[in-house]
Amino acid sequence: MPSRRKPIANRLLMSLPPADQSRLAEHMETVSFAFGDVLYEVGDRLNFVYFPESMLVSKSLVVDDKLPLEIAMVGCDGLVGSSLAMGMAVASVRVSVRVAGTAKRMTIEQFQREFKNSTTFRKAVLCFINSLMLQVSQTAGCNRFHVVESRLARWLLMTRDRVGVDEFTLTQEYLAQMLGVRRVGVTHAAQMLKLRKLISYSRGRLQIVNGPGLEAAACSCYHKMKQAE
Amino acid sequence: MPSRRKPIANRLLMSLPPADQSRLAEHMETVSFAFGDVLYEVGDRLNFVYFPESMLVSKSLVVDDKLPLEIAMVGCDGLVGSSLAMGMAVASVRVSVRVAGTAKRMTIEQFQREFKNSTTFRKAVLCFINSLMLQVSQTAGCNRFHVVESRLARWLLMTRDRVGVDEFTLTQEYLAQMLGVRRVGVTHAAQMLKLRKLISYSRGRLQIVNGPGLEAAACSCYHKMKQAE
DNA sequence: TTTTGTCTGTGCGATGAAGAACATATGTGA
DNA sequence: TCACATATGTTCTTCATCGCACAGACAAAA
Repeated sequence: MPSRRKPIANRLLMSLPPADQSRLAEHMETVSFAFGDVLYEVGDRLNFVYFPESMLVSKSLVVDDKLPLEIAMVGCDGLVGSSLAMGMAVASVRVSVRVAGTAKRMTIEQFQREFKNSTTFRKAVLCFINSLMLQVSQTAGCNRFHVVESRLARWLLMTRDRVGVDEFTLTQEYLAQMLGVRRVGVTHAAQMLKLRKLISYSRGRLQIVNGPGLEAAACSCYHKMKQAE
Repeated sequence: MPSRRKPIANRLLMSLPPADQSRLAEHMETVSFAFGDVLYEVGDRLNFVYFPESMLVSKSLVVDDKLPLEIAMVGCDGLVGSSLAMGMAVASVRVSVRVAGTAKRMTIEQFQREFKNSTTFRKAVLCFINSLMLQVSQTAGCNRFHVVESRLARWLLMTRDRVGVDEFTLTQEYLAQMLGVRRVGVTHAAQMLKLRKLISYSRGRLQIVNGPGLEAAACSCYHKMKQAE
């Protein structure tokens, strides 16, 4: 078992005024997901909007016959299904669970009603969409310019920041998909970080040993994305 | 002089009901920009929202000390300053003019008022933000997986589709920045396309000679982005 | 304990692009 | 018409990553 963590609430929901929160609560239910679960496949019709709590999901893009490439991660700071706010009821990217946990969910009808009627809710959602846009943009630049090792460091840190623990379940195979590189590429990058005593890992469990050191090893994108939140 | 083209209106504005259009028209003025003009630098406070007509702009990201990398292009199908709709009054990417032309502009106060009060306007803006998100995402994947030659082909086609002409002013140096590669990389890719009689160019003028052929040479991203519009 | 499947590590050669320095065109203005 | 700035083309070395094949290492199941 990983180190215990305190219950995590969805920060977007928590930022709303009490009136909104209680009204929304009536229409939401808590669901939990396991690692690897797919919330939406490309082309799926959206039926729920999810507000991750302890769960962390990955939005990824399928290009040609290649394995998917992560373009954004969404945790307790956001929501899944924001394209509904923009009038798009079909998923255009793949959304899969990266760290098991819970989320609150709401039907799309309720979401659209709230988005239309509640100014505060609308603002919160739009604000999230903005930060999502920044994350996707920055990831695009990062994938273009930075080497695997720095990107791996960034990715681990971003994950840590969202789930609040230093240790997670993930294989190099999986990491390779996230970063859009070969597994061997991850092996090398991870070895370097391990040599520098920044992380440790074995058989599907990875731990951040030296957070500040890892931050130094990460590319500038990590800091940019952090302050953009 | 490039081949004449018919006057282009902003499609986002044109899609609005007449009532909206005439009300908005009162508060807008036409401005024109030259190639290379910068509408917004990163960190600039937004003061106007622009609706490109014949103008085409490029949104680009500055990573580290590298030259900027284009993450999206916006022409008569969209607007510049959409982050205002999401409560963000500061530019987070660079917006520069890629093809000279005209645009309509509106003050941010007016934009916010309209966005708040007009459902149709709001929907149109949100719909554009959604397609912008898709464009940025797809560009991210494209930059990761595809070779320079295909990306160059895609880029030329996307430009053509937005400005409605087959010939534009641009140097290889400039193209290199857009694609985030060296100028020499563009030289090679362009030579290949020229050899295949798909394009022709000399000293800052480039022409698409064989559109369908170029479409075949472009990566799948071109088609994906086209249908996502 | 043995087997099996999964995860991680190693060693090639090939390749696309980076980085840098230099060479050749071509249009513009003096 | 000549000089200069700008645009394009060439060449060479270095490097990160790819693609592929295979080897070791460990955990859980048989």
